[in-house]
Amino acid sequence: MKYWLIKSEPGVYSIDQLEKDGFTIWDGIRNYQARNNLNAMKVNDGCLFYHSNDGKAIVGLAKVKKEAFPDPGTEDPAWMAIEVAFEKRFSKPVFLENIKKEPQLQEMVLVKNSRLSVQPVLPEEFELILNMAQSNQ
DNA sequence: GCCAACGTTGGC
DNA sequence: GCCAACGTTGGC
Repeated sequence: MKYWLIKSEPGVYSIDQLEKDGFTIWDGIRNYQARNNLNAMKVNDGCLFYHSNDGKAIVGLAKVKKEAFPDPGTEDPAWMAIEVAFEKRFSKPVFLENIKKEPQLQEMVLVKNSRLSVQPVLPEEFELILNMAQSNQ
């Protein structure tokens, strides 16, 4: 079981929308590093759901529902998509600002390479984020 | 709205 | 194969 972080601009697709939909296709990825991460995802892997630009916080959890398949949005076989299912929404988001203040999270890809839209997360990072979401009240 | 960081493209 | 130019992302 691996852990990931997936990014979305809330104006494009938010955690609220995912909660309503139950699950969604995660497509439109046009970056090889992100694509490679999509390919490595397995059913039931945990995904932190991050709101970029507007929000700048991890707002909830999703899990991988369907493993990589060709992105239906393009003819180019290089690009893949997955499906993710809604898991939970944090009552209080874990803000990027606070992640940057946490010494144990300095190595997160989110901190080091903010542009990568699908990124791996270490189990201990994942746990710590969950703890922060709970103690954040 | 600006700009730094990163990725991609294309001329040589 | 190098690198300048350009486009995009996303934090600030």
